[in-house]
Amino acid sequence: MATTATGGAFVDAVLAAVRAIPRGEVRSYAHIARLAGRPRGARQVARILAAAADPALPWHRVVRADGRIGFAPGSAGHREQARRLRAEGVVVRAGRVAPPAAEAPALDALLWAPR
DNA sequence: CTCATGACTAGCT
DNA sequence: TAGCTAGCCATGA
Repeated sequence: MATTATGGAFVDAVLAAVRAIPRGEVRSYAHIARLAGRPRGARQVARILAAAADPALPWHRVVRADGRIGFAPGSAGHREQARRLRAEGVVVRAGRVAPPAAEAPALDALLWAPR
């Protein structure tokens, strides 16, 4: 137990946060890390998912901050994750999930009018 | 203890 | 828009 002392709770929080991701949605490693109480622990989140032995864990719903899949393109993990996401209705193209309203109608642009 | 690696991110060119 | 660099954090040699 004391191998990671301060990290035990973190691991538990990460797993809980990942399980809390709704089906058909995705979250970034940094986002999960923040929910777990470690804004700079994105890489540790990835490590935890890799070590997680829970088959029911929706690890495939965790992607990088820019929407791309963490696994290297062409690798088994990459294809597996893309396959699972598509099975949930998530649009995956060129190894990345559909961006949140990348192309919005002029109406939305007028309503938002940021910058 | 120091060095290298990685399912990461944000910033700069 | 795309590519590179530096920073961050835990694990293993």
